[in-house]
Amino acid sequence: MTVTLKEVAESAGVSRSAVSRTFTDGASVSSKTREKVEAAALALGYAPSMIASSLTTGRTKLIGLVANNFQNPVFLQVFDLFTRTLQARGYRPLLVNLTDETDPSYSVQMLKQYNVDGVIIATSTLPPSFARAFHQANLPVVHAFGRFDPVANVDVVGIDNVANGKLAAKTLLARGYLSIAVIGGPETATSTKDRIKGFKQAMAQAKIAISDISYARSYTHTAGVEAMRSLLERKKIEVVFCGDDLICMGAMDAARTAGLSIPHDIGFLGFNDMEMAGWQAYNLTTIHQPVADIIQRAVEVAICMDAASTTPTTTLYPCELVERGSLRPVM
Amino acid sequence: MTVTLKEVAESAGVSRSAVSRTFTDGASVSSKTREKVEAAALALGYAPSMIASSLTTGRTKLIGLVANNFQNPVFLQVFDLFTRTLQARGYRPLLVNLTDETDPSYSVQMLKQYNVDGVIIATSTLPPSFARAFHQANLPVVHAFGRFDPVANVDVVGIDNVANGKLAAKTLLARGYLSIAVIGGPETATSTKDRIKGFKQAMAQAKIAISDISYARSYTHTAGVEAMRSLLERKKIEVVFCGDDLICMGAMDAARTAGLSIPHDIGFLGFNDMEMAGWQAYNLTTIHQPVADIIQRAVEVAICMDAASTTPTTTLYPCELVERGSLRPVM
DNA sequence: TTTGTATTTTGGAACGATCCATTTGTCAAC
DNA sequence: GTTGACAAATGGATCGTTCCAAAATACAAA
Repeated sequence: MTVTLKEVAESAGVSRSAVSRTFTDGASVSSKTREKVEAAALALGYAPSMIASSLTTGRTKLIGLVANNFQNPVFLQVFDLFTRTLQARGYRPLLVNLTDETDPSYSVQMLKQYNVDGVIIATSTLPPSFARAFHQANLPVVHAFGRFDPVANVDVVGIDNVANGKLAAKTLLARGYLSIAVIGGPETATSTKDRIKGFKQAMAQAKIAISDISYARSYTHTAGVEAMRSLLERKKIEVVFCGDDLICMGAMDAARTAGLSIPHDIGFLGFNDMEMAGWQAYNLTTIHQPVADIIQRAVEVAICMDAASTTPTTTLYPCELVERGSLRPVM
Repeated sequence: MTVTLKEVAESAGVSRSAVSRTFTDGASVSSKTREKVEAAALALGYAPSMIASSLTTGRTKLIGLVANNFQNPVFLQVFDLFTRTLQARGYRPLLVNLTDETDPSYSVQMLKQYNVDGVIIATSTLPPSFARAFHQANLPVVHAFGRFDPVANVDVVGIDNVANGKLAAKTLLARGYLSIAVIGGPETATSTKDRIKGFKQAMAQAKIAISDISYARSYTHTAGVEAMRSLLERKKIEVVFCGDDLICMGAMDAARTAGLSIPHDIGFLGFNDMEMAGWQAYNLTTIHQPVADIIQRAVEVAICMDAASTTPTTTLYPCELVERGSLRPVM
């Protein structure tokens, strides 16, 4: 059924090794045998088996891509970029959906069974300890969109969430807002904690109290609607900083349903700068997260981590404000 | 570094085969040896190598998941469901992003090299001939969201796009719309062709001319905006049927920017019923595509296709109208 | 005890590649 | 024609499993 190297060798009248070498670049083969082999391979429709080769080489060119957020459209872009970047370098992603049902430790074992060359964890909602589990199983691991943790001993690529929380606060203060609310992402996410931490710090420095802090149940539009409805019942607010664009859009829709106009009656500041933030229906001013840079770097780190890596690196990319129409102008 | 079956066997004082059998369910092992083996495996931290095992069994429990649309948020849900469904059955998806740069035939060869147990093509924008290439390479293939083709000889799971084009037309006619425009998805997609074909048929039967037919460049919001702007310059229209929700949202935003209110000045009918269609900002009446059913079935077919399958099956699921607020009421 | 049947166990031979120590081939210089 | 140096080709061993034919064991019936 499937054509093997041995058959090609026989057909070309050379040894198995000769065939093997023609297909591994950098190996030395005379042009005469190379021609013979290539002709035979083409005729038989031969393609070297990655499975068999990885048994001896120890490399599979597979990268485990672990994610747990398949609701937030940002992640579609994330998957797009990850697959493209990996493919461009000759690697393929083995996608793992970390649902609530599946035991996280199971995914470690599973990826080990497939002998993946590395693991990329793409989520901001998992603690550093999760990445550590892969590290302990001797799997090279990068935590993209993660939080630096001195204990976890794991490579991290992402953004400085504390600094960006500050940026959010400064943005609102510069526009003269005084009654300011925050709707964070899920409370357990490290990114939420850090962003709010930075936000609080900058507000404290400006000596302005935060009117209200609440958290969305999940990174979804619905959760944003719910959080905003509840907020509107509690307080009258001038502006809301949301921990994520998607949540922010839900909040905006809830505000409009309540008859408020944006940015006249109430302002909104998002986070991430997903594509939809630019749509006319929202036209959301938000903080841009350099997703492409993060992914580029995460793949690079994941691929280049050969043996037991030395000291793990943490790469943080700067974010910047993308000004659209959901905030009043700077005073 | 990695613990092998041989080491477990030695440690447990049994043969290699005994260990192998303990880890393959359905194999007969005495409870005494099973205990010994399991204890030794646990102590050594052994996990059977999928790579090595697949070399002899010929099965990898890998399924190639090929997609080419990483812009449309519908596909995030698609990936979510595919990964969940596959994982629940003990399979893992090897994700392939079919970009314009990559040669399609290359992906066939690549998936063959990894010896995947099957391939699922998840896209409506590729011709049946693409699926055929996998079939010819002896890879079991299912085309999800595809079009039935007697020549391609490939399993298809999806919807009847012609019938749903008719449903769209009837929906608009029932509401008394007379000047009706269509903005299709990319013109080359089989789904676009079929939907428009059905739409035309139903309109012809009702003896009402279609005012305008145009096509969006891609399945994106931007393409919808562009198509709608161009349409507004050309004609005055009562209602627009869009070949996809995302395109429709772009069209709606363009209409609103032009000062039109929905559904008072202009109506919109979408296709797919993606989550965003239910958001307040759009509140889009649309035709629901049973994505979950399609995926469930596609996985089932992909997994159960053992040898050279008999006659390929085509499974089509019915769609239904989801009434929201972007059309005037039925007359 | 012997025989028969059913259940376990066993080690050697795959599976399809690469690695490596040897052998073979090529070509220039003496 | 011999030698040396280097490039290329060779086949056996190996990677970590499963498969398979044969051997061993268990246990009930004669």
